[in-house]
Amino acid sequence: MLNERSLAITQDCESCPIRHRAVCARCETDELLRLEEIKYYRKFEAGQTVIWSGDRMDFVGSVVSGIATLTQTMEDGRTQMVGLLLPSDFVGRPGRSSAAYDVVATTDLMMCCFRKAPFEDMMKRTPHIAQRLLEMTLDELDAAREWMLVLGRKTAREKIASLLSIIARRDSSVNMRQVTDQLTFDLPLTREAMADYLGLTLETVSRQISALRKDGVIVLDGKRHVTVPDMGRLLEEAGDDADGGLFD
Amino acid sequence: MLNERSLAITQDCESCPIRHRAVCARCETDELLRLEEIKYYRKFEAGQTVIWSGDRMDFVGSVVSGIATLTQTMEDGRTQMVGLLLPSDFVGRPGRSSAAYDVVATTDLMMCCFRKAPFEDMMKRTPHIAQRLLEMTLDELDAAREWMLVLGRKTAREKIASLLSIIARRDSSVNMRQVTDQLTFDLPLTREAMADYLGLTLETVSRQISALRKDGVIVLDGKRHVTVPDMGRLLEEAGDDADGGLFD
DNA sequence: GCCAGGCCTTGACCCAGATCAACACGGTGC
DNA sequence: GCACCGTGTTGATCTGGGTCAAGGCCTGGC
Repeated sequence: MLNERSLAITQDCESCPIRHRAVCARCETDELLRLEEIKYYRKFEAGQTVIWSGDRMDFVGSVVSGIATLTQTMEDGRTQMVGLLLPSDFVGRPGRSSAAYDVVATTDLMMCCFRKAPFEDMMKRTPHIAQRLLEMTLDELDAAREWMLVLGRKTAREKIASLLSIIARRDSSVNMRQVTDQLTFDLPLTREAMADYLGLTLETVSRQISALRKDGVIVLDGKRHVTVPDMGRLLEEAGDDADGGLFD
Repeated sequence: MLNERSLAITQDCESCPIRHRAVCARCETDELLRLEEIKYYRKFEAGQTVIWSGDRMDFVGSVVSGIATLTQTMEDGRTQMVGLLLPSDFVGRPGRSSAAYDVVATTDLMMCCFRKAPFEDMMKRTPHIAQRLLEMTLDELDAAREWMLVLGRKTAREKIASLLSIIARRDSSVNMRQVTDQLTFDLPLTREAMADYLGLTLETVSRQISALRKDGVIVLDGKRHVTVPDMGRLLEEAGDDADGGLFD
């Protein structure tokens, strides 16, 4: 059993891959230096639980690389994913001592962590951090509300198309492609995890993916590798208007 | 057609009913005085639309009294409520120029508004406002995520029980009752609005309310007046654990 | 008083998606 | 090589909630 906590690599913030999107995005050089003093890295393997709902949470942090999920579980085992954490996303809530959701690493995961007390202290003295956190939280709130429409009103096929378009969109924003381009990506989630996100069963997920493939909306290479020949078509299937909120 | 915008009543912030819960909650007296200079009241009648999704939004503000809803609509008319705005809740997003959702007054509504530019300006200079807004946004994010579980995984009966317990809880927090007490409240929403909130049809809402009444979980007096004889029972029906998140 | 229009309830029927079940396809360990 | 296990697919059947339809109960207008 290896100690997951301490890692010698103390990376330079300036060259960090999430430097301009994470909670530190607006920090000046001197502010970054002070963050560097209190930060540490934690590494999790695919499948590992980062934190259980209800546990004491003595740190907050940013996803540097990899993907994690935020899920809620009822006593009888029904689970609902309530967030997908991608690089630069923030984990934890300043001012709260216990975790509200289970956080699970879906792929190998690297996190940049701060102990809660020093971070809260730093937040008070550094408006740039609080400003950025507000902005990120407002974005997450929008994403959660968009997802409420998906969960409450969309059909299974539309739900799958919505999920695929979100994953594709993230990919396209990273790679600066045009909407019209054909694009290709790997699904970072199992069928079961997709079902938990979409409020479906894994069988329905599988069937609807097969259906979208038969109808030519997507092309599958293996189970996880997806090509979207026509993004507009996928967005139509998702029930979104043509631009799918890409330009806001 | 009366001019809804201007009202002579410039109320004193110190005696405002939402003084200690709204976005101004942490402000000191001098900060309040500066807010008073830029605020104005707007009144809306039940059923009136406060703002349409996509419209230019040149103000932000707080609900002072009454109830409003935040809804999203698909092109084919399917709608999903994504938020319920109660007194002290904040409307609008600093840094965004157009509304993301339809905001509709469910009851007569009084709002305390600020033009966006002066408010944003004030926010930069007043950390107390930004801090409070962050806190409120984090709370809303939690509420949205709790609602994702309701929408994605709960049965129709559980959804109704969840909605009733949320409304009851708000009431009890206002009136400082015990959980075990019997409590009574009026439903502020039509069956249709409840359906839009819960991702159901209005017929299903009606049937499930009738079922809960037959089973003695609630007592109805007219269509809207509800008594909950045993709050614990209602929370069980909602699929929550016994405390229903009342103590966090 | 009577009618019209909201709002709500209830019944009959149907279908999308859940459930149950069998099997297929790599890896990985022995 | 083979057994095993996690992951995914597909079929058969069931059912919760949607859809369509009829009617009840207020409230407000004339």
